[in-house]
Amino acid sequence: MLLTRLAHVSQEIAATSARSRKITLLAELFRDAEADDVPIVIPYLAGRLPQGRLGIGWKVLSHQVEPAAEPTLTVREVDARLTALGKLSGPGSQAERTRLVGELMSAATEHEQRFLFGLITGEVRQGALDAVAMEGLAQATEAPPADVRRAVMLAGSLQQVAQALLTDGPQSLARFRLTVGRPVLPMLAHTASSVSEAVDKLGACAVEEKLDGIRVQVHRDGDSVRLYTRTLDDITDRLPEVTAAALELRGDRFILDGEVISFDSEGRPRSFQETAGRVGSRTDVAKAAKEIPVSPVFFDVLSVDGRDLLDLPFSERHAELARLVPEPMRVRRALVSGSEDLPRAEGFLTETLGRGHEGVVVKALDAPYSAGRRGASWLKVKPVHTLDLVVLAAEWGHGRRTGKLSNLHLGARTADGGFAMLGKTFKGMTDAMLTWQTERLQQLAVRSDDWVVTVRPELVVEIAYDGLQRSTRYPAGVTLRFARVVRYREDKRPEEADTVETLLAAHPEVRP
DNA sequence: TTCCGACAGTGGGGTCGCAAT
DNA sequence: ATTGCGACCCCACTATCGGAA
Repeated sequence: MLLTRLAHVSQEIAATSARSRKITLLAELFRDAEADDVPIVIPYLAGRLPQGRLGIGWKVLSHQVEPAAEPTLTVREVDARLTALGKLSGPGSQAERTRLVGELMSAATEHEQRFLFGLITGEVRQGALDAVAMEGLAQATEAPPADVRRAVMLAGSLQQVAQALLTDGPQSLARFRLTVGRPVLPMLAHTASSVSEAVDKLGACAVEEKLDGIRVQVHRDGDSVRLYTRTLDDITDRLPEVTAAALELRGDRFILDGEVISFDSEGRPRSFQETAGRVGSRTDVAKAAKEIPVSPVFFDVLSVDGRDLLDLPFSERHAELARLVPEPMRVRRALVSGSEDLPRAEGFLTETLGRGHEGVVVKALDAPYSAGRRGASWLKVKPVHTLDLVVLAAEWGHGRRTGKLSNLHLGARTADGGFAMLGKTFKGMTDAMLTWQTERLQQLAVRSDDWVVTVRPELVVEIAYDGLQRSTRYPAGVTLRFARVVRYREDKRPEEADTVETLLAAHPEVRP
């Protein structure tokens, strides 16, 4: 199949807002794909490369190349070139990569270049990714969408399921069963603003501590243990102590879901930055493990001794978990019968925060494990802080925010009467706010280029955030975690904004 | 008819590893 | 030795579509 066909379909998908129409367009294309094209066409139209990331980003792609006049590239040829390019390493590889990208781009028409650019940077912006492609695949093969979805979650990959479906038909879906050693997309949580809101929604529930570490899925089959992240990357080699812990459990075959986190000598959780740095270390694992040892803490079990537990209610899965995993390696929890039991839930949150953890996750006791979904039966609750900060500058947005000032630079007052930038945010604004701030900030502009508009520091904005973290980038030595706009405070003057001093005082555990 | 679940989009900061400088 | 880039951890929030209630 020619690449130009994909580029055109992608453009057509982007041009329609109706999801049903996007699905139909995808289905038509998938039906026409030859067997050998399937493993390429499906991920491409889901906005991803089959080989994952290539080590090519916006920088390399921004070198403009004269486009070809006629579309001649086939998807298989593109795939072969990208595969070769992704394998490069060592001295000179960056230059060679850039050269090969240029060669590929010069064989592509302007239209194809745009499609390839989006594909390689992971920003196709066609309003359809995995979930919509999955629906298109179901329509193309006349398989029940729910069955396709389940197979994809269990395979951890749309591509494998697509290949099976298009070659062997809907009955091939039965092949995709929960298997020890093959990672499953993990269940995710929604956010609730308070414990009472969460308990009201869920009724009988477990309130569990939320640890600020790295999600891990542990597979053990006899002596073999594999560890996977939330996106199913294999991190077994980086965490030998987690493997050792899994081998000590009194079970032979299982899949566990939990969090990896580092505790200090007093048993307090280390900061997310420290845990994440440790989990990210690959070059000298032994040294890293000695300096910052991590522990797994589990909260769910998906499989035991060949039994698939996904569809069991959480209460029964937890009973299995308790049989397999001793207490200190399990997340702390409180059982709550419902709204009348709220004080217990709130007390548990207070205790958990006191132990230095992030918050809690409230889980319905009767819910199955919804792999790959942000199920409404898990609700996380974290304390939210707010500050009144001053807008120092704003950056022009992209995509649907083109032409709008979007990303705000936020400053807190300093002792000398100036402002120290604490970070940026683009979150929390409605379209109306974007329109308003674009107008207002341009009135306050003192300097402006293609990227950023610097303004007089006069506009006060209320910012919600999850906490402070250390920063080498910003002048105060700290930055806000997950900052988002709550509202503009036109009733406040910049002299009334919060100071760096009060911010640091509010978070004594974080030192610049 | 209204409500709500699921998706996609829009990017944030930090850290590590690797290649280039 | 330092710098820049890309990958991958963590993530909040809004708009929109379309099925559920």
